[in-house]
Amino acid sequence: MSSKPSISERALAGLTGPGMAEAPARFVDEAPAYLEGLNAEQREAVLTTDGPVLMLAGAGTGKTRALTTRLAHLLFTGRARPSQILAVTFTNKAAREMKLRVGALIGDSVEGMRWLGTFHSIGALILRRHAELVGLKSTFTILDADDQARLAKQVIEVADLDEKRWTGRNLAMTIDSWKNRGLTPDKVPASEAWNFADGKGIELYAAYQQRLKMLNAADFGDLLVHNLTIFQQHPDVLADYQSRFRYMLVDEYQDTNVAQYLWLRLLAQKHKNICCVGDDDQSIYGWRGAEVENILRFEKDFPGAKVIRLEQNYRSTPSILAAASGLIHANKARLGKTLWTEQREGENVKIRGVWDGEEEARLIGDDIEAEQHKGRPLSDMAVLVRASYQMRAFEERFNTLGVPYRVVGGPRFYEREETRDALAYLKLIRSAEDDLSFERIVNKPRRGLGDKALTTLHTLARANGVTLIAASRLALETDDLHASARKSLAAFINSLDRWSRDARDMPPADIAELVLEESGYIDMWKTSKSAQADGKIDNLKELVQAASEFETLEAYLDHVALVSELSESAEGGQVWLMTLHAAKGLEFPVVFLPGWEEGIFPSQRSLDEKGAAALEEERRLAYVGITRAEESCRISFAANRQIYGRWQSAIPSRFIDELPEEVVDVISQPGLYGAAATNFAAHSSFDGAKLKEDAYYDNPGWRRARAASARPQTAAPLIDAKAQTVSVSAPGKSKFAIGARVFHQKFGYGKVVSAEGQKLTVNFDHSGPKKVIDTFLDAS
DNA sequence: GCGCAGCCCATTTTT
DNA sequence: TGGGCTGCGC
Repeated sequence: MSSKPSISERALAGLTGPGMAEAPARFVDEAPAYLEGLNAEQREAVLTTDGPVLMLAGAGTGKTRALTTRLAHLLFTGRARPSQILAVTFTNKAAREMKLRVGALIGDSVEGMRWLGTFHSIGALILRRHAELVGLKSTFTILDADDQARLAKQVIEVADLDEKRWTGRNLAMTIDSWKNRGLTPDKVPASEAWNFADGKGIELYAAYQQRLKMLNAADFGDLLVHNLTIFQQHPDVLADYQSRFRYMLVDEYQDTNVAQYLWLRLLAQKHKNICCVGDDDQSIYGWRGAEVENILRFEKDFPGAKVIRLEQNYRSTPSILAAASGLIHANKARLGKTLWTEQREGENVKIRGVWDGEEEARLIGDDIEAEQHKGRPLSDMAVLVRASYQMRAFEERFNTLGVPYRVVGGPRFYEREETRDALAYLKLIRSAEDDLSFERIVNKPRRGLGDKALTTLHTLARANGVTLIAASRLALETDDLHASARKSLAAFINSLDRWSRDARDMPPADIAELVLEESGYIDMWKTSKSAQADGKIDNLKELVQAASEFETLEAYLDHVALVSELSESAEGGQVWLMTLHAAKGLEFPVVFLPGWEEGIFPSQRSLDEKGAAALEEERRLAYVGITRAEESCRISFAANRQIYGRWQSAIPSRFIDELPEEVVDVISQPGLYGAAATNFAAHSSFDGAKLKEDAYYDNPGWRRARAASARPQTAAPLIDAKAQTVSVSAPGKSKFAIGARVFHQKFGYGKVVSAEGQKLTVNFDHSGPKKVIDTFLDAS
């Protein structure tokens, strides 16, 4: 990240100078240095500053570069001051990277970009300034998913519902989905009350919001929904922000939900300089409320919008791009892009069918070792799975091989039990209103204050309309509690008071350490026989360490509320293992994509729940997977697999069949397909059930696999055919008319019989009708 | 109030 | 198959 001094100097000069509304002349006459190395579309994306812009950035097309340069350009040319730009991302990581890279261009003045951050962090910032408008105090706490579920559970308890049938987590999810759509309880359509608890859904939602208000708390969804309420009810506040944000930039626009969309629309109304960056083909969070629709109808929402497509890919080989493009072409709901690359060489995408999941893990392990022996660093390779339960097989294999690996995702640092406990102590010290935190740690470590004592306190609190801490003080004056419990509670409350006092003039790390020691919390784990205890103690130390980077306890806790990751220790020398979702935005030279079987990927459960739309989303997920690969992409499927301890057989994923044959090598295992039926019967745990051979073979994936094993593996690489890459998508028109004679590198001469966009069916003289993509053909 | 045995269930999860 | 929760027995 080296910044070019000359540019930084210019930036600072420009930024500090008065009257910076006009662009300095030198930028008009000659292209500024920061545009160097950008391709034509990236440049356009940078220079089209005014009016709505949709930057459709395909995978690996240098999106971040275009986007950060655009920000720098706005600042350099004096179009906006750092504080007049709103730049939103979804993840803290993306925000951090953007800030870093803009900083490299413009220097220290990036610190003035106060409105660069995640939707939630900016929402929180705005909400703190106007909290009283929605009945909160500016010191409100932010609840995470776990708190949310616990609060929802309490609401269900109070409503006296069957808690087995209606869980807190379910209610929290229902409420979340309403919030994702920007709906406050009064706006939820009455018919949707039935989404939960036999018509009580909306009531419960309202009760939940009421509880939040009492706790002076907001959940993640509220950070945006409260913003919307404020904007709608207080036009003066909205107008203020509308004027302030002269330019807006939104990353990963395809992942926005309705609430975020409304928020953006409201804020963009005045200047209308909104630039949304995204890729409809990489929208994979529909199940969390993301609406691909938002990006698909951008041009309607913002009339006069300019759409700029970044299509030159700098990441992958032609075959990988062709495979990904061919696959995604099967989707209907998309804007359509044509990715291409200047790269010419590259191996085909490899597809391997194996007997079972164990073998799959073994072969991938072997491949990884082979690559390693060729000198490839382990961290250049990644195994990407659909769901985390698929990871275990690989972890086991890597462990036996002694291959170091690293799992991304999983329980996040700030969501772990011990971290949350420790934070609950700190939150309670900061704010005595935090009943959820009180409940969490009042008996951790054990203080003899269990369910019974807690119920007593709850009753007292409710009767007097006070917090649990206040109720505790009352209880100490009465004999509602057993003498032993009372004694213990008194000591606990005493400690809390003392820590609160100490907290006033101690740095956060010292308070954290003190509290963890004095409360006996650390000791609880030190004396624990649990196998995880050591890890937990380490985590607690890390937490104290993390706190030392903050000046105040408030600053630290606010940071923690919105950030789930501790800054990652970048260790090389490990294979990556993660879900496809977690891999979005990353890239690796070698990518393994196991488990491409019907039912697993696409996931049967998704399909059952949401049907065709889900299938498209699964396909986008597959697209994301393939496009992570720079040099080598290896897909595999297993005929049999143990899932939840039960053997199941599966047919290859339909996605395999959607990959263009030209760029794919199928590595079949001798005997697997030919003898499949008999083998299957012999090994099957199905009690001798005879397989219907026809049904077994009659699916495209197996047909292809079998065809491939029959065909000699000459593997004549189709470098010329795929050289200029590649595929094609949505309603484009083919350059070949129906009936035209064409030539294909692999299949020879033929005649076009039908066309669907750029996907043609060609009747080849020698091999009969096949579906091929326009770009693989030459006129004959 | 605590601990353990048996039971149930099982995606993806930016904040 | 294994992790998390509940309910029972102490």
